[in-house]
This record gives sequence, C-alpha cells and structure tokens, in this order.
Amino acid sequence: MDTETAELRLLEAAETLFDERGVQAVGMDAIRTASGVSLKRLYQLFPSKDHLVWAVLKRRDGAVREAIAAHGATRADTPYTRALAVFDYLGDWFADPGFRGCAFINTFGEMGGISPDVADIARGHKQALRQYFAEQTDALGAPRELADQLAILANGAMVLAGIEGSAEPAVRAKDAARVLLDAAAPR
Amino acid sequence: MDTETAELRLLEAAETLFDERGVQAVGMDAIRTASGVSLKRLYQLFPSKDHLVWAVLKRRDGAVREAIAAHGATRADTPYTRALAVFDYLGDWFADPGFRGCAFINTFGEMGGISPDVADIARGHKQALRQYFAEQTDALGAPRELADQLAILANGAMVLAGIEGSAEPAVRAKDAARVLLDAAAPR
DNA sequence: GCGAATGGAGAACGATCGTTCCCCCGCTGC
DNA sequence: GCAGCGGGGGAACGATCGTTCTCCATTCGC
Repeated sequence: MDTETAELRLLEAAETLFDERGVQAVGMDAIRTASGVSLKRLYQLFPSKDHLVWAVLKRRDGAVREAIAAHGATRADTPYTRALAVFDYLGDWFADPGFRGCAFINTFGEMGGISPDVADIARGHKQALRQYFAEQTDALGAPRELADQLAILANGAMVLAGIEGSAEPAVRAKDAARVLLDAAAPR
Repeated sequence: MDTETAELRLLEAAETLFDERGVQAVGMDAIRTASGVSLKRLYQLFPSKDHLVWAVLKRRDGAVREAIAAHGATRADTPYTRALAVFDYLGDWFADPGFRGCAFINTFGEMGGISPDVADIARGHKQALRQYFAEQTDALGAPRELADQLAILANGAMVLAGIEGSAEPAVRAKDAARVLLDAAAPR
C-alpha cells in the first residue's frame, strides 16, 4: 500500500469512527484495525492523534464546502434557489444511515473547550456556511442579517436531525427559509 | 457537611467542569477537588461516573424547563410574546461568561453514540422545548410545523452562539421567529 | 469515657490509552 | 545470492482514569 492510499484509508476510517463514537472514545488501535494501516505508518503520517483529528476535520471542511457549492451550482440557478438548495443538501445528508449530527458541532462540543485548534476549525467551518448564504442574500439585495438567520436554521436542523434521528428538520427549515427569503427579498 | 449539600456541591461542580471541558476530559478527582466532597462520599451518592453525568443532565433539564416557563410567565402574557420570550432567555444565557453551548447538544455530540442514556435525555430535553413552542403555536391556531421551526431557530442559535462566542444569534433568531410567527398567525 | 460507626485524605489497583520499541519478514539493488 | 532496509505485528511503557481500599481522626450513643 503506498503512502497516498494509506493516508486516505486512515482519514476515512478515523472519520467514520469519530462520527460514530466521538473522538475521545476511539483509540488509535481501533483506527489501525479499521484502516488496515499499521501503527508505525500511522504515526509517520500523523505524528499524534491531535494531528489526525485536525486532518480529518480539515478534509471534511473542504468536502462540505465543495458539496454545498456543487449542490447549488448544479441544481439551482438563482441566488434564491441556491440558498434553498442548501436545505436539500441537508435533507440528503440527514437521510444517511448512521447520521449522528454535524462533525464540527459534535467535536466542538466534545473538545472545543480544551482544544483551540478544534474550536478554530469549527468556527471557520460555520463561518464558511454563513458566507455562502451571504453571497446569495447579497445578490438578492437582502440585508446581511438574513444570511445569519439562514445559517441558524441550517445549524438548528443539523442538531435536531442528529438528536432525533430524523431527516424532517431539513424540510421544516427549508420552509422557514423560504418564508424568511420572501419576507426580506420578495421575488 | 450533610448529604444534601454534598450532593448539591457535587452536581454544581460537575456541571461547571463538564460545561468547560466536556465530560470525558474531566476526571472524578477534579470533581472531588472542585466540590470539596471526598471520593468516598461521591461514590456513596453516585455509584459511578455515568450516574453522576445522568444526574447532572437531569437536574439541568428540569432547571431549563422551569426557567423557560418562568421567563414566559413573568415577562410575556400572550402566546405570541411567550414564544418570542424564549429567545430573550437565550440571549441572557449566551451572555454568561464561559458560555460554551447547550449541555445537551454538547454531551450528545460527545457521548450520544456510545451512551443511550445520554441520547435519551438529550432527545427528551429537545422535545420539551419543542413542546413549549407547540403550546404557544397551538394557542395561536398556527400549524404544528411552526413550533418545529421555532425549535430549529432556538437550537441553531445555541450552536452558533457557542461556537462563535457571541450572543448575537439570539437576536437574529428572535427576528426570524417574529417573521415566521407573523406569517403563520398574523396578530 | 468508651466502643462503634462515619467520613476524610489519599494510596492502590486494574484497565485503557497514546506512543514507542523490538523483532522479523520480504523486497531491492547489485 | 546476499546485504541492507523499510514496513508490519504486536509487545512494552508511561500516563491517566474510574473505582476501591486502607488508615486514621472524629463523633455519637450510652
């Protein structure tokens, strides 16, 4: 196995395990077993568990940003529909078996108080989502506060979908987002 | 120190530490030091750390439900204003120094995947908030979906306030809630 | 005043975890 | 074919954690 695939398998295995059980409840040995990569190589690629956690979150951060942009670009062609398309993306995501909430929200809750790195990544990730909404609301000539409100809806939906184990919050949030969009920037 | 105050000090110390650092990062010895209650008494009152975690969450659950009801009862006198008063409560809470998000959201993220008890308490707590909103929206003759949307706003505000370290999401969410309330049940 | 019970301080124990080390296999260059 | 070496399996190490135990002082009923 070459370095590239070893790193990929480690990141994928760690991400899955962290999502299922949280970060601290997952031992390095479990990651080694799930990935099939030896401890020696693991520590060559990621010199500590903190480095691995950081890399997992960073990779997920980029993937989510891309997925949201792609979702908006391919399925929606106006700022209005692009803003709403985020909630369709959430609905698909929530329907994943084993979905247990947003990794950034969960990891911040677990480690945000003791790990500034984790807190920074979570903050950056959430600001990127807000920024995406802001691009759409700016294009609509709506006030910036609307973007904040859409971000609040999206994050609230993630939390409740995770805790209740249901995809329904995505459609509820989308309906609410439509009402807010119409009120702030009527088509 | 009698049993009652020992239990109270333990619950308060544990709650503070869990809020600051998460559950798994806090050792029983830290709780003993912070509370001034010996380990022997601690294990007499709570036979395991899981029992203590459960008791802390249960106590907080009751306190929050009471606080929301009290906030609505004393500062608002219609279903419309009682629904909005929740967001004022959130604003006060977010402004607490050291606020780091909702204990139920954080603990669910940390342990919801490995502890059914924690998952159950978080679910119950969030359903209680939704229920409170539902009582107000029912009285307004608004559809049940509105209560879900208000709950999504409240939880999204908690998450973003915790991650960003700002109380602003409370006022953004309140503005959004007003728009949704007006759209669904005009006064 | 005395024996028994209670509770405090903290050592001790067993388990687990992150990390490192050791030993050996299999490949590579010549 | 062989010396050298990178990598795998897994034991080992040191730290930490949840939990229990030991020792001792204090208190309370009589």
